Amino acid sequence: MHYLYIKAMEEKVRHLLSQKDLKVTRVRLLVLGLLLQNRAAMSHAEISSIIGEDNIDKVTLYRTLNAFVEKGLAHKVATEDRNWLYAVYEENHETHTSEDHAHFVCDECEKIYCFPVDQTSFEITTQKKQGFKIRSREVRLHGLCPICN
Amino acid sequence: MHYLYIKAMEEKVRHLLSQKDLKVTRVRLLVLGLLLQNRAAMSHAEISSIIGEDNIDKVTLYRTLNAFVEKGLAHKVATEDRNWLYAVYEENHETHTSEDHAHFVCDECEKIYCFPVDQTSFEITTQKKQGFKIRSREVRLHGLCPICN
DNA sequence: ACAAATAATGCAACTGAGTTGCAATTAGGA
DNA sequence: TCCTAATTGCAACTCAGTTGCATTATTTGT
Ligand SMILES: [Mn+2]
Ligand SMILES: [Mn+2]
Ligand SMILES: [Zn+2]
Ligand SMILES: [Zn+2]
Repeated sequence: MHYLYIKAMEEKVRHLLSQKDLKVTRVRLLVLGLLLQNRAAMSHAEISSIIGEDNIDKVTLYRTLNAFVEKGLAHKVATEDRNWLYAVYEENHETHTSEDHAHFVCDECEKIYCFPVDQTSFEITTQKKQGFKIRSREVRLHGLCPICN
Repeated sequence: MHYLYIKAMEEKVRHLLSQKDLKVTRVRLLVLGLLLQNRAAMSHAEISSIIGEDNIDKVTLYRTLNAFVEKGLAHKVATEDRNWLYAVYEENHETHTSEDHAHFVCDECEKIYCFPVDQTSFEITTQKKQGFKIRSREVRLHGLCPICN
């Protein structure tokens, strides 16, 4: 399993959890560690199969992921085929911590990556339309990820 | 019910259906007529409740909507809460016929509207990132719709 | 206008991701 | 170490969406 890896970053994960008032548990260490080491966002099914269905109850995993989202440790992205993918907010990833990011969807492997985006330059591209008041923008980029490219 | 309205645009709907090799049936006339008169995209539940659950079987409605999508008469948008909304491709709506459009999500009523977008000016805002090859962009705008504004 | 061929419909049964309730276990502070 | 509240795991449940199939409606050719 991933105990070796998790051992190495365990301190960091422990810190992230306590920082958000989440008790440090076996399940949370496993899941957050896994999310941190994965660059692409992950689904419940994916996480479940990697960690092993015998090692985490499915309900606990749902609740764990929700807890991460509620505490602002992670966020979830709804895919086109209505799956949920989870990604941690983490500065090491070339991702983000803020809301100002786009999602990159690989046409080949269908993985989703978080992506920073220049919000201000984006604003000018979408002008107001009659009656509609635009408050914020959300971008989804499609193409090929580094692995499939 | 909507028979009055549908009677008026019935010819148009019939034409759209046959054009796409779809047989003209009571259910399809009702559903396509309703989609055409609604500016915002609609969910299965919404359509079902407007037309009346006694008037259309839920399975038939699922199959009807799928048929519209497969034949290119309509497209579906997955919402953030993982519902599917359906909207016809229709030039009367200030919407679109092509793929070059954004979706506007009202923060207040949560309705989704199709929206044309200037694709070329958008391209310059998102520059390539190391390894990622961007092929297309998808925009989601959040704000207030004309009704809620 | 009629009949045959083919597609659409409606119903019942099923599927499976996600939820709820609750009792047993565990983390963390006193 | 002990206490309390949070977390976990299991079983039961929910409900949107699917599947199979017998019935019905549409289209096309005569
Ligand atoms: Mn993201
Ligand atoms: Mn649209
Ligand atoms: Zn890829
Ligand atoms: Zn609105």
